[in-house]
Amino acid sequence: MFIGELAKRSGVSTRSLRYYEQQGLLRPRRRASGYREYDDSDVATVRRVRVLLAAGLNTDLIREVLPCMADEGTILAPTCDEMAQDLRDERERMSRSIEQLQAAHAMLSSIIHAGEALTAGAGARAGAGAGGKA
Amino acid sequence: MFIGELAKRSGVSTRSLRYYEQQGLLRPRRRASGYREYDDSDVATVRRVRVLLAAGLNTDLIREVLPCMADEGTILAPTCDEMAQDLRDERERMSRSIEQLQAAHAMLSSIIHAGEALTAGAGARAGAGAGGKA
DNA sequence: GTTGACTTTGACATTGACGTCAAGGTCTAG
DNA sequence: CTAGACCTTGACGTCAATGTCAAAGTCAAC
Repeated sequence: MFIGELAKRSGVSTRSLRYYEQQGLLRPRRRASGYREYDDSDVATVRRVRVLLAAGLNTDLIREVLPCMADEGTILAPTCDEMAQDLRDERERMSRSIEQLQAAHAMLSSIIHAGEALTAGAGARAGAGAGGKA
Repeated sequence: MFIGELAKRSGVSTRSLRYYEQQGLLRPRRRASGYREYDDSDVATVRRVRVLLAAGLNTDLIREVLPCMADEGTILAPTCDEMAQDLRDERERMSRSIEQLQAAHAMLSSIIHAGEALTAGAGARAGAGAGGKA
């Protein structure tokens, strides 16, 4: 498939797909015309890239770990020890990020809940659902 | 205290503290000389800002929610309905972020574990701890 | 009052993952 | 073979929080 179809299938802009290639995350074949040609497995690859990017990994590290996730469920070992350490570091960073997010989530929940309590008292239109007077 | 001390106490650069003020997150008094003067509660405020920034909120929204977190544990209701909706949206976004992070965390764990299994078999020097042959 | 650390404003630089525009070549249905 | 949708590279713009540098004023200790 061409880049436009991959964009639709993966939900990622063509600009991003070209950027991923530039960063070495994708290696599409090329037609004589220069057109990029992708195959079905690239859809999954792009999805993995998105997950890792969303998790805060940079493209350098993603480029290294992608080969370890060849197929669905197939996991390979890191290709070198240095990378293994990077992965552990990154995983640790993620754990902290999750904690931070949960802390922030709790903050917002407190405020939102305070607001809902007010709204429930005044307008009685808020779908408070679960959660009494925490 | 002056900006340098707040920077030390909060672990945030003076550059950032000035930026936070510019964004309306801090409102230090000013001496006749122009020097910013902060008080102890600002240390906690800066910490809250860091948590929310780390969670992906932008300074615009943080500026709005900060007044809802006056003291330690004191939570006030949102100051307007529109903001309440923004908070819910943001909280939802956070939930998704947490899920993404957990997914990525699982990915890395799989790879790391595959590597540790190899290392344990070859060199038997990895402190594998818990986890046999999942 | 002098020194040296600290502060002020202002402005430009950086980072990373993109958006966007331009000028041109390619594909394919009809 | 032509229209029009799609693709190419290249370059510059963006956003958000910070780094960094410069020139100048301030504080506090001695």
